[in-house]
Amino acid sequence: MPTIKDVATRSGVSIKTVSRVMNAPDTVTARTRDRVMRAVRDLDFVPDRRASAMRSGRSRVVGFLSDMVATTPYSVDIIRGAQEAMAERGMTMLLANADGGGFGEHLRDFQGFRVDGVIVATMYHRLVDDLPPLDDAVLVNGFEAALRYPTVLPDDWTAGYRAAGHLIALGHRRIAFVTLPAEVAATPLRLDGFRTAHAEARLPVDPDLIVEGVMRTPGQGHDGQTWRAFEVACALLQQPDRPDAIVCGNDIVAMHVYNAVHACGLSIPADVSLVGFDDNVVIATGLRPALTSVGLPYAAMGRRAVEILLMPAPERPVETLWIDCPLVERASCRSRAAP
Amino acid sequence: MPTIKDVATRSGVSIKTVSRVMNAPDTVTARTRDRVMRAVRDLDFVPDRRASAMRSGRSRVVGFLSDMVATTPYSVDIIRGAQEAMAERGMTMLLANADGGGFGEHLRDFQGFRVDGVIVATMYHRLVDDLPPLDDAVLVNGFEAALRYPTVLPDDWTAGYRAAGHLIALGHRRIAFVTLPAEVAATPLRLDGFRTAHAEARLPVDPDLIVEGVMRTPGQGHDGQTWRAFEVACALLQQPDRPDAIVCGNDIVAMHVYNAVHACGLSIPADVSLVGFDDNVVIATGLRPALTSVGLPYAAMGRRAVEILLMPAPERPVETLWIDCPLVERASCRSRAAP
DNA sequence: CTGAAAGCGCTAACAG
DNA sequence: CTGTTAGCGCTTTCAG
Repeated sequence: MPTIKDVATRSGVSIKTVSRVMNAPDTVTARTRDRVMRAVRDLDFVPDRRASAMRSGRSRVVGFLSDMVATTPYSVDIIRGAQEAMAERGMTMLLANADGGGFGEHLRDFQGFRVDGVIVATMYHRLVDDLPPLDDAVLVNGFEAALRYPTVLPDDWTAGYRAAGHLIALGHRRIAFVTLPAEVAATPLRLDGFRTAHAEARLPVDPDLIVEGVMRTPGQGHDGQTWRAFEVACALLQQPDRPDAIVCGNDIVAMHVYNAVHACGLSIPADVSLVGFDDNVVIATGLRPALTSVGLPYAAMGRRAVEILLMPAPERPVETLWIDCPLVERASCRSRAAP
Repeated sequence: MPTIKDVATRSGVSIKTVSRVMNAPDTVTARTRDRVMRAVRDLDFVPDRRASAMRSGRSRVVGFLSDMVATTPYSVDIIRGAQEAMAERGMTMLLANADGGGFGEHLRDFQGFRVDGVIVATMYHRLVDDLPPLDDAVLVNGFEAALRYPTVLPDDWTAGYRAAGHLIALGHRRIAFVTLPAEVAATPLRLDGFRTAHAEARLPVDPDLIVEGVMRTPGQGHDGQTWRAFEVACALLQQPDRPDAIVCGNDIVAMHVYNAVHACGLSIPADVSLVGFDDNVVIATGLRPALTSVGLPYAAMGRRAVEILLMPAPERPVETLWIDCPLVERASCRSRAAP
């Protein structure tokens, strides 16, 4: 692998001039620049970023640490979004995966590279409680109780408000909610938005219509989930005063609820309207009729995190940033005549 | 950030001794080692891997380049598998995403870090034709016509053979195949396995039963796909001599085929048995009845790629490695009495 | 606009 | 078992 020295020799200039051509081409005569660039191409010279980072004190690398979980694979879009934003800025991403907890080890690894900053992402909206103190970090989709770092979170309150509001506007009056586990931060937030939408419309919320569709089974890690959305939805649908709409904790829950609706001999949206969360395109459009869903803008969240991390410290926000979750209308809701 | 010098001063030894403690603890007296380690902890010293890499000539970093595509997010398991294998070996992953083609640019970036090797992964089994010459690379899920590098691929031939064989063993005689686009490398491979299974059982393959369920719409990038599995399956199911089983190009296709079966007033597996590919747990178990599917061992493929890349050159295989795709039985197939 | 010298933090090679 | 010296490839500082 050729070094800056080889390029200097070949183009008959000093190494500093080569360095200048690579980093600040404008400060060099066009003639010299061309000569140097030719040598660069001839030798296929790629500057050693370790050396330049070491000397200049700027790595142009950020560490991305996530708890990639097998069962929620769509949130990798956070990585994609972050990746894109970084590529645009000429930054490179170091990736580590802390599946079974234990952020610390990977964070030290990042430190070894003297990264310019760290992004810690969780694959679902949750509390993070095992983060060591960090120099420069942004959290995405996970948050600390202490809020030590800028944090990018989906606006699940508005998401829940929007899902219920949409259904209420369509004339629905008995709206059920098959939720994610209560431990998922999104759950109480969305529920609160859901309730507020009802309150504003002066509609009661029947507590019997709020049921958990997924249970966390402790001791089995993040993957330990028991899906009972099908059973729970069947029960909901078989009661005399059944709901005319169901909000589903995510698109997968919605998939189970579709099955339940069909198993009960009902149809969507004629008998029940359905709304999901995530706007997982594959599932939402794979379902029939296609599912109306409140999107989780993972890619946008990843981008935002990078933007914040790379801001000059003074103008960087310290608080939590709530990213809007847009409602994507498809065919699973229909308007009901007002009573 | 403290340097090796700070640690040396604090523990009253030379920097070389500190270096030894960090890299080859056994070559140092326990007493000295303890003293040094205490200083390391006190100062929270983390060795600069850029400096050590530069001097030692070994980066302990591998670049992972993928064409992460939004619509096929499950193959991120390749990244997880690779990530795990690397963590076990104390290696760090540099991640780049070449969404719209253009591997070159990212590969140069990797070179800048003097990575020990590069893994190029594609999100579906396909030909890769725009790879610049690389020093040390392993391909996963994508392959070159020239086969310049070791390549890890899913054994789609056996996968197709297995899907058909399973159905044939259950007594099915008219088996349809709703395939992925013909451009996806898996398609012809699986089809060939499918045909061989039929030939071995001395069963004819009705060409009318082989239909494409997804079309590539050129000019729209990797995402430009038109799903017509529903329509195509309906047509299949409505013909007089309808198939008694359907092999689906992947679990998403299967999702659409489920819809078609129901739309035609038929039921699974009473009227038709179904098999998918991918063994995407969320979809396969979200479907009702749960889908029998031939797994794509993405995580294992990622692991293998790392293992091969990190092998000492002499013993490293150069050819293509076909990873086995196990059939995961669920409830979507039933045995049919032999005629 | 260009060059020479110094040094970033670490390890290889060689002494002691 | 431990220390000294040199130098990895680059950028900074300071001269010219």
